[in-house]
Amino acid sequence: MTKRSARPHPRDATKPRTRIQKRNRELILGAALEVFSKHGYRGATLDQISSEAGLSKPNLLYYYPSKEAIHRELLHGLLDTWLDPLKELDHGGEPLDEILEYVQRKLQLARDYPRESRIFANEILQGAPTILPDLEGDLKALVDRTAATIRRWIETGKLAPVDPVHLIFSIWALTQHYADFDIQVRAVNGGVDPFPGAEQHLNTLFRRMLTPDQGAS
Amino acid sequence: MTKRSARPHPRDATKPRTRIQKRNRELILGAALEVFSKHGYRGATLDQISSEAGLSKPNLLYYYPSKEAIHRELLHGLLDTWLDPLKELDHGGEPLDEILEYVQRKLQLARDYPRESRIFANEILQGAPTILPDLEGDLKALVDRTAATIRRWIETGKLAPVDPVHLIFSIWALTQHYADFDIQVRAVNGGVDPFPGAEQHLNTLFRRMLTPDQGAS
DNA sequence: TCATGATTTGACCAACCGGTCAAAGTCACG
DNA sequence: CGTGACTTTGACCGGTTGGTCAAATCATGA
Repeated sequence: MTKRSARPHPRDATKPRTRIQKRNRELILGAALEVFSKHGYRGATLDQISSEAGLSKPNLLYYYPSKEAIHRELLHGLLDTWLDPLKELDHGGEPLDEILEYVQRKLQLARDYPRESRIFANEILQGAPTILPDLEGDLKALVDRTAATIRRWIETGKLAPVDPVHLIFSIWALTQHYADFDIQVRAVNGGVDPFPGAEQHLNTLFRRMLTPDQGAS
Repeated sequence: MTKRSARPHPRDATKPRTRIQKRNRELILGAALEVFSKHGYRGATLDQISSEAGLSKPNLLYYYPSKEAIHRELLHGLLDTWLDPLKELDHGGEPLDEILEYVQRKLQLARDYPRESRIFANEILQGAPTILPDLEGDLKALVDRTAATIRRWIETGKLAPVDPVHLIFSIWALTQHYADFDIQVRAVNGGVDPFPGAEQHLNTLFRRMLTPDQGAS
């Protein structure tokens, strides 16, 4: 009848209690970001992550119950960061400017956080085994909301008619391409940093696509 | 001094000698395509591939010396298929039509061969460990050639001015997105097949982007 | 039919990998 | 300074995986 007591992991999987827990969890997630982004989920090993974090392997498993748990928490944190630029879109702003600014925000995210982008890409490529529910839930809701706004913008004639959902896909595809396929892009680009060119290219691309015809009544 | 003889693999890694070799190599590559595309290189196992191919594991390794060798040969075969649409571009044709047709060919490839696309995406994501030389060689050469033609088209005023290389990146990004991120696309799209919409969307997108201004002198 | 090379496989192995455990060390606070 | 909870780790384990090997089977043509 003594307490089953002292499960190997800190009291709860939820919020960190002590200073040490906070520090080490951050250390682990940082290391996991590096290793998962470089080798993918399957290619990454707990030894690599623990070594990168400066902790022992059993110590990792003291803070997280399994490799999968680390991956899951990392991914959920990422999703928020990744959706932020779309949430910041001002539904009452000037249509063309709002979209062009969104494109630039997303491109900067791809440039500044390529590891996050690659982990996300890897997850989707594998069929989104851990975040499919979030895609079908939060993400779809956010896209539906944004699409409705874009549709309204088109109706008022401030934007050329395009399929709003495919427009959003296009923005994602074009911006993430520079992060996820970085090696290919640089190989073809002769090793030159593609981002300055991309910034200007995407700006003119979307401006031409979305500027309504002048001749309309 | 007897011959070192009877290395476990068929005479050469080059061309198949017998009917059986041809059949089994194709069987293996087909199975590898299925398994690698579903689980990635690291996540795929020889057992899965051999089972999918209907052969025993040692039999696999009779035809290919290692897992990596299978992957390498598969990847090289894919690259050709993948570059074909760009090679078919008629440098003497009508600029806008040629590019729009190229977009459609690439999109159909993404729809009809998503497994090939995903294997390719996975390879690039991991830093192109096996085909980087091909990217820097054949692919870059092909892109440079195409970019030169596009530049000429722009100079003759048949195409709006855009950066040719980034234009090619855009085509790749937009078309492959529908294959590689299929799950995400469908999740957001409410499970609806996105390809019909994509076909029309990309057509209007590139037409608007590339049609030269009418008012030009 | 028989010999020879091509093909196939069951048994096996060493390395790796995710995860466990008991014991030892450390921290904070009364 | 003691004590109970928190943290850390060396040693270990069972399952998986890429790959090997010797022996068996098959195909072919002289």
